[in-house]
Amino acid sequence: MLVRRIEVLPRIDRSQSAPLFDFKRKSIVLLSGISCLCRLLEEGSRQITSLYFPGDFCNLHSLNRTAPIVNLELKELIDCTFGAIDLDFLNDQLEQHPSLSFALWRAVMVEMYVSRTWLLNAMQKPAMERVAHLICEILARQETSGLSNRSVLLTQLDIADAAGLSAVHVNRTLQVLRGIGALSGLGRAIEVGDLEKLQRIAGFDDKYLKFPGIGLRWDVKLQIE
Amino acid sequence: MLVRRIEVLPRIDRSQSAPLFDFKRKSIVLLSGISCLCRLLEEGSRQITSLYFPGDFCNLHSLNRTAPIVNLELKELIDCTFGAIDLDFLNDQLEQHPSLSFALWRAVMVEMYVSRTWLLNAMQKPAMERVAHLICEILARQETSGLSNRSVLLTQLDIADAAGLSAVHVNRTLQVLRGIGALSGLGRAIEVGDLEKLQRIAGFDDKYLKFPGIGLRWDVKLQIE
DNA sequence: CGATCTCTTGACCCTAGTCAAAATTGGTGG
DNA sequence: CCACCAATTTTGACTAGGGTCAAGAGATCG
Repeated sequence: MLVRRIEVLPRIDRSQSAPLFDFKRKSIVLLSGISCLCRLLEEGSRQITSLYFPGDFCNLHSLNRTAPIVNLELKELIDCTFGAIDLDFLNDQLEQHPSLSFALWRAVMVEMYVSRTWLLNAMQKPAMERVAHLICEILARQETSGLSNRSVLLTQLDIADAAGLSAVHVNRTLQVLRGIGALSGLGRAIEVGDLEKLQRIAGFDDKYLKFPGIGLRWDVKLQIE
Repeated sequence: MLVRRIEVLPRIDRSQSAPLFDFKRKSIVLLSGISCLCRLLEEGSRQITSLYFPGDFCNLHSLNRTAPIVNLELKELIDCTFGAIDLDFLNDQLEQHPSLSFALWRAVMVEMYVSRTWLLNAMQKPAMERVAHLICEILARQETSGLSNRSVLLTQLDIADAAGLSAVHVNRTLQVLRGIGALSGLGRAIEVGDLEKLQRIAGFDDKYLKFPGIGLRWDVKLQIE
């Protein structure tokens, strides 16, 4: 599926903390970089609720007027370029191309699925498994987006905010994972040591994010011409 | 919106722990009772990821073949009657009635929204707020479904499984909430003492689950003729 | 070559889990 | 109406995972 008529949005000044976009009339697609949806908490801390990699829709939660008003902000984690698709145009395309509608539904289902997995991990899994699982997910999604599949590009603080843990505890957890060889790399480099071991610790389902369907790759991605 | 052609499913034997339904060809609607989507964990414990009240769709996460395969089970919490809508019929209706499609999208958006709220609560809020918030949500949803808006119909164990807490800790938390008057009732009765106080403790947004839209009531509900 | 992020370490505390036992409640059948 | 059984709720004692605070050590960049 090819989507034309993407208007590339100008680079945003990262320093300003204002919401990046008004979602009402545009569907936002991440073209490069890594972004997230997060809630800002008191004292400058934040909770990340979704991660977005190149090709992902960033505002599926507010794609039409049926959506509840969500108090979340789209933020950049590493330098992003966004594209905007006019909603009227998108609706036209959806009517003309059933496969696009199919893909959009699938994207929504995948986002629900990932969100539910995070919920289960948050409620039931100890920090070690949670961090390992999140790293497995990040690596898998980086790979399907054409980014590194060996090295996590986010900081420990980003991981902490996404996993709902303190940065200090994520750090200690990473040290253990490095100690047993599941991860390698020193300092800010978070690299895979032994992927199978990491996945085993995480209870990471190989099929997680690899759904049967149109193809082997993650079909919810937009293929941008 | 009225939906006809609902096939009421026979009562299921609660004792058997097998999955209630095969979702492939039917959309399942809860007609009466309270059900949930949960993952069964080792040793018979479970984590509830969604609650369903009369009028709710119970398998939005697997409504079409675009959906990933989810390892979750639909369970009864209090005696349920389910209705099944044939998917082919539903698709027909969706094409003929745009407002139905609208409502279905909305239902999906609301489920995502609620799920995200649970995620935020699980990751960031202490037990007291989490329990209070869950009770507020249950009461609001019971009310829109025509059930009691003063008394929680679920057990403390159900609440624990939904909040991701141990039953013991939920019990102690409820005692505190009773002690300060936010809740009342003894033994298994969980009744509202002071709703405003409860909502304040929970950080419960009044507009949570009350979206602007077609009407004041929760529009994602099926109105069954 | 500072200034600023990010990572690392240590000490201490507190929330919530676990285990185990007892008290209540509700329902059932005789 | 009562006795019994199962499911729920309640209590107490103990434990541990993970948070917080604060200081120091590396990185990175202009």
